Amino acid sequence: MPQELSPTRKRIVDAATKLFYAEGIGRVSVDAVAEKAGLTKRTLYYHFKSKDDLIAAYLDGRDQPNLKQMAGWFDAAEGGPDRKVEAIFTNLARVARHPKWKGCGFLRTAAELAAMPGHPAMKVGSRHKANFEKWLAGEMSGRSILEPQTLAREIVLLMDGAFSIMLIHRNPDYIEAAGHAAAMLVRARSQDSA
Amino acid sequence: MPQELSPTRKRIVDAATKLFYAEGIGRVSVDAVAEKAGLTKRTLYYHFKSKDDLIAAYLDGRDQPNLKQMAGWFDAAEGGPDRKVEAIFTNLARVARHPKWKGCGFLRTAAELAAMPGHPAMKVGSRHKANFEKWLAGEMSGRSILEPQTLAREIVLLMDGAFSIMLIHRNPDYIEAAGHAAAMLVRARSQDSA
DNA sequence: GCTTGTATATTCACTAGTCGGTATATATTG
DNA sequence: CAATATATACCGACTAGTGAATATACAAGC
Repeated sequence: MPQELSPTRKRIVDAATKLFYAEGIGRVSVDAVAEKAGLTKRTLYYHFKSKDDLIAAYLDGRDQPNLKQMAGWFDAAEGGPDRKVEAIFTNLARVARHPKWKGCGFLRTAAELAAMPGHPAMKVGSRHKANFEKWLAGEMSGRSILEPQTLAREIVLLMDGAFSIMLIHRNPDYIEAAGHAAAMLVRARSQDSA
Repeated sequence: MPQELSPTRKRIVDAATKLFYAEGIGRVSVDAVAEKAGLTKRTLYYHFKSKDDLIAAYLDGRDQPNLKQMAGWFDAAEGGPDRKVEAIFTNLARVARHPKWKGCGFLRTAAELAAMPGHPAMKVGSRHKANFEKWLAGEMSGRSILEPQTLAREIVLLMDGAFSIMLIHRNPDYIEAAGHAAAMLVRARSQDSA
């Protein structure tokens, strides 16, 4: 599904990514994206048939890097699966302290497009979140954990809750609290603990 | 903090509430709110000094009704605190099935205003979420539960995660899953269960 | 090695409409 | 008269998207 990226197309998506994430898709004009990419709006419309398509391309471009980031934190952490899961949250809390952090681009886009459930970007976002949940369930099921799918879904709920609440309170403690709760749920389903 | 509501002011806020929740604050023009309220834009600007203020008034008007809704579901449920907490989620899953349901207005507004942390509506939203967490902690601490504040925060995380994920997948199962996880966390901290 | 043809890629200038906000005038009411 | 509340009409800036011309690259024909 990820389109082939001509150099120009990549420049446009890169510019859109910076602006859409920083300001929100609704507050960024196509003109602004074109200017940031260093080309005219007409050229942008040669490569994308509409702003909606550009939004979808923006999210599509974040799918794999995002998953790799999470998997990297998970893999790098020492200890059992509870510690590895908690490490994801700890790292999220760290990056969330940066002033440029503005939450999860997928969730914020979904919030802006809530009235348009069939929007192409919504499908991309839904697939991304499903991919993450699936990856997490796979990691859990490889580590002697009961009900790995249920657990993965609960961890996803805590993580997306942390993203959302952090946006409203701007307090990383919520991400840490989510991490502790997630680790607790992992331990509750670890067969070794019985 | 809730402003006195003249009849005209109330009509404006009612119209804004319907439109902002249905479409998102960024996609609704002040003209549209005025038309829905049955008056001119100039009159609207007589009662509100800016659109930003109107957005804040919209959220402020949802604070108490929202809390009462949650408390009503909690109080009406039979059984222990785990069942009462889970009842909130069950009721949320029910209303979320309605096609007009578009998630949590506070979270969606926060997502749209992520680049403006000092926006007046952000403060209203933050206070609302804090009120809910505080109420929940109070209910928990009155029922022989360990670490009621921590538990309340975890439940809030699961609930806001459910709101967000539901918007992206449009699948109420996530809300039910969050409810089960919340009930499990309540039981894990119930002193009676020891 | 030229020239011509063709597809790709880009630009300028523009449309028709919307945005938040306001200047000014006028009712209504005590 | 004075305060409150409403309406008409408008502003400059910005919006997504497009028409028409043009530049660039590269291949085929001679």
